[in-house]
Amino acid sequence: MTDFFDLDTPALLPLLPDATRDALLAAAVPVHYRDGALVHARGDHKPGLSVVRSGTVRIGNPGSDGSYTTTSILGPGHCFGEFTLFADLPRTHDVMAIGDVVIDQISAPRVMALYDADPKLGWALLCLATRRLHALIEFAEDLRRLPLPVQLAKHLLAMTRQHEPATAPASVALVQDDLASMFGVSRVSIGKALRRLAADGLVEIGYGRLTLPDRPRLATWLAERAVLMPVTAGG
Amino acid sequence: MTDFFDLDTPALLPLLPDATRDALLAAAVPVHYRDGALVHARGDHKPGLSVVRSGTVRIGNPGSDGSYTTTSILGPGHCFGEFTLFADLPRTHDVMAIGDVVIDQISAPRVMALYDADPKLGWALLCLATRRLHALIEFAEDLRRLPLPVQLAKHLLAMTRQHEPATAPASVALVQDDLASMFGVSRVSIGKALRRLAADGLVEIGYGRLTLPDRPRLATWLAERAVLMPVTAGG
DNA sequence: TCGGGAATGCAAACTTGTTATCAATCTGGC
DNA sequence: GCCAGATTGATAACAAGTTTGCATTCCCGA
Repeated sequence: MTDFFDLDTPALLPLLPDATRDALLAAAVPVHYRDGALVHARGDHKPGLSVVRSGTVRIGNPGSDGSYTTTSILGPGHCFGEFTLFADLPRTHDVMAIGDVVIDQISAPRVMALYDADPKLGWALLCLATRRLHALIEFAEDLRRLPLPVQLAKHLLAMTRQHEPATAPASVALVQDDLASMFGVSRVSIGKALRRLAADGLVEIGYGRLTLPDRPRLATWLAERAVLMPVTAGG
Repeated sequence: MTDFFDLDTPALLPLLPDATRDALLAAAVPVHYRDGALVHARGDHKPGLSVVRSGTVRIGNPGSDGSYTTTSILGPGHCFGEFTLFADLPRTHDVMAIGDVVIDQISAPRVMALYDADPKLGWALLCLATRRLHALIEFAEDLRRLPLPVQLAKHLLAMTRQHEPATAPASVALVQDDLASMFGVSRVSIGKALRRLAADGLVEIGYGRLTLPDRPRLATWLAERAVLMPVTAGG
């Protein structure tokens, strides 16, 4: 599993032409981190772009009340750190290694030089930021409008979108606690929501694993419950 | 009042050097819209960038259940339409004129030409998208973690940030129904939250108007209730 | 100045999610 | 095979928000 909560957003590297990607990686310093190591901490001031070379990282923040909110989980090819470059902000989130990971670290001056030299980099970053923004707006709207089981179903479906063939059952390795921290709700609620979906045969609950036995049916079920008016083609 | 729910995000025009801004506006076609007119509709396919010249627009979406969610309200200098340019998406939101407005419409090919000709445009758009992304992430986290009165207080404070002097009372023309649609809650809840804040003397509830009599005190009150660990300087 | 529409206040019954605690079940390693 | 720890299920008391319906208050224009 590469990443399961990236809101279906594309990675940076595939968006880059070969030459641009090579230049970017040539400017990078690969750094190893062990499981649980902190790649960046909220509040850090060192700006730069980071690209996941191998492994997975968790982006999130602990609350002062002991809770923890996972914002995103990123796999190979995904990048983070744009805020420190373009929004002139300190690190806004903790970034923690899940298992052993290698991160390509590119310092701010080097990113700037590449940006000036090759407009394709800026273009890709713009595409990425825009798609993330869009995904996040949708997520925020879902958060406000959809009941938990529907949100949950939507994301489970998104997580398995790349599983082929699309009509085959798909399963993800996921612990209910993790789901809870992603949605910012308690495990109890996640459990209830899952059991409601399971009662309709839409998911099968395993031990540390969820299975979607019939994704087309789940998609139909979801479409019936979407709150947004369907987008009418035309223009 | 220019805009009151832009999540404290800067406008596009002030981010541009004079030359870039002039080139952008030279490529634009100004279009008038009357109060309530639809500037874009969700699902429209015509790509392009729009810049508010005068007046205010509401970005949002109606739900199939009759509800309406306001995503943002933008004033002069702010832009929208990046999704159609960089994420290759149809319009994701309705854009409606609040009062009479003038919008500078710039077609996709013209934006592309400007992007290639002047890296400053891409830079500004990247800054903008990044800041919006950051603001939205924070908003989404608040949505999940903060009780409604705290969220409300935070946004009222943000809405009045540009009112000078910062220690003076500030008031915004706002109807509770609008607040409800912004936060995706019912008017009843907004009313309750407001009355709770009013009980502490943090806001004064008027008819179609809210007043913050002591913003420094409100800021202190908020800081005590922030969930995120304070950002520790350093790095 | 007074009437009507807009905006706000209030109450009751309901739904959903929370915390806390404990029981049941699964899995991997010895 | 079996046990310890991890994971899930279940329950109860509680908190927050929703919907519905109606009362009240405020402003503005005739």
